[in-house]
Amino acid sequence: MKQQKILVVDDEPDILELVQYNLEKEGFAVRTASNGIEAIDLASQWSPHLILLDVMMPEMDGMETCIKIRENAKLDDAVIAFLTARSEDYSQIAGFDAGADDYITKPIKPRVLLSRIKALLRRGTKGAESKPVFSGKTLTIDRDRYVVIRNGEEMNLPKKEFELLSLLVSQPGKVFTRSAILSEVWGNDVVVGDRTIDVHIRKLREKLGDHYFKTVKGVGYKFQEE
Amino acid sequence: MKQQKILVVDDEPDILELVQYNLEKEGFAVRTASNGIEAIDLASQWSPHLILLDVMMPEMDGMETCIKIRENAKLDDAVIAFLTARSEDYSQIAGFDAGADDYITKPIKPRVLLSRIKALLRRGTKGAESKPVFSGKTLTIDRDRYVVIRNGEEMNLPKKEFELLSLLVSQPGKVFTRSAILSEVWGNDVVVGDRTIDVHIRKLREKLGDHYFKTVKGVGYKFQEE
DNA sequence: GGACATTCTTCACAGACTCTTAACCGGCGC
DNA sequence: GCGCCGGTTAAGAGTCTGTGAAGAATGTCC
Repeated sequence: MKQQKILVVDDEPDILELVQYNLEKEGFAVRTASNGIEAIDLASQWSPHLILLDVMMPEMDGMETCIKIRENAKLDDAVIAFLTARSEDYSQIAGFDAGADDYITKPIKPRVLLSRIKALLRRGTKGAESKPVFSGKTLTIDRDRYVVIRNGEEMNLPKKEFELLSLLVSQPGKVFTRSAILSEVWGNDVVVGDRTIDVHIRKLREKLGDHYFKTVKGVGYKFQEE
Repeated sequence: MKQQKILVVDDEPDILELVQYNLEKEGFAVRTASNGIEAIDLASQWSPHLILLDVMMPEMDGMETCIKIRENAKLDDAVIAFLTARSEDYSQIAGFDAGADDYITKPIKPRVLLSRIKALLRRGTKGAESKPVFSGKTLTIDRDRYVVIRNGEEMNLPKKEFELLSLLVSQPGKVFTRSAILSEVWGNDVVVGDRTIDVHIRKLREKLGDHYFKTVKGVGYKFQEE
């Protein structure tokens, strides 16, 4: 499965380190920012699944940052959770108003943090379940059931092949560069050799038919029906 | 933004009303039909963006209706989603086969319905809308799909030729100096001989027609239509 | 826990295509 | 005629992808 990306924003390095350590140990991809401006920047580039946002920060506080992030349509799917010092009740309300999905109180207990985060991400992906299916004339991808249907016939593909196919089919005709494919299917932090993509493409060609996949030399691959 | 049109087809008035109410509340234009024949009629006149189709209907069932709708070229862009009672798995497969883009299980939960519908419509327009495209009277460059379309006919070009053409077409009539071309297409660090550009221009002239490219001696090249 | 099956990645090499080069040609203005 | 400039051509260099096989990683079943 693709690694979940979490952006942690706080002005105290100690907290960043603590949180980062605990999350990475659990297999999340973690990046950090120490103020709101950095956060917005990084968020819009990196598209994290979840953003942990300290409320109290210099420069631009969490609330404001949150609103700015919510204005970015690209980050619509991101889950935002506030980190607040205990008992600042008012901020919770304002936080939800600003578009946050949860608040987590300091001091941070790793166990609690993790379970909250996992719950949030589960909820987040459930909401995004809204795109279970890509469909073309002869090929249909059912992400819910994780099967590919070609001419009414179901077939199962290994994970990587499925994800790769899924990506290409999501925008038929569009050329995906190798680096785009890598970051979407493998994630930004995984490093794999150049030929790896080719090999998976070959498998797909073998199983589904050569004609679906067009190579654009020096650029990437695209899916085309017929 | 232009209002999105949704056609809802079901034989139960209750459902029609429920769905219509919820969709209109969100700003969609909604029409309803209570059987397949009405649906096809209305669809071909009204050209909705999305069609919600109950699978189980008297007269003509959803599957059949879907196929008929898909036969209508005018409705090619319409997104079709089935409404199915839970657990009719087989119908999902048949549904995709018939040309459906998604299925939504009953009982209908307004929140879920809305998010699914929005996702579907986003997808529907995304495919058509994303146009990093330069276009002239007879020539169109589609950077996304990495193809050149001349008089409706698609053609593939090698990378350098494509990039060069792309640059010239981006500002028709403007003369690009050789050094400008080099730095845009080749990048500043690459050093290539003088004749290289000529050769690529020549290839383009060969493939697309001499008249598109005008040489301005001592200065550079420009693209001109006819 | 071990044996087996599947999936994923790497590697080396071949082949195809693309890009660049260099040599030569022709037009034009002086 | 001479120099400057771009056009043309073909050949060689270079780049990129396809492929088969093998090894690593992961998962599955007793």
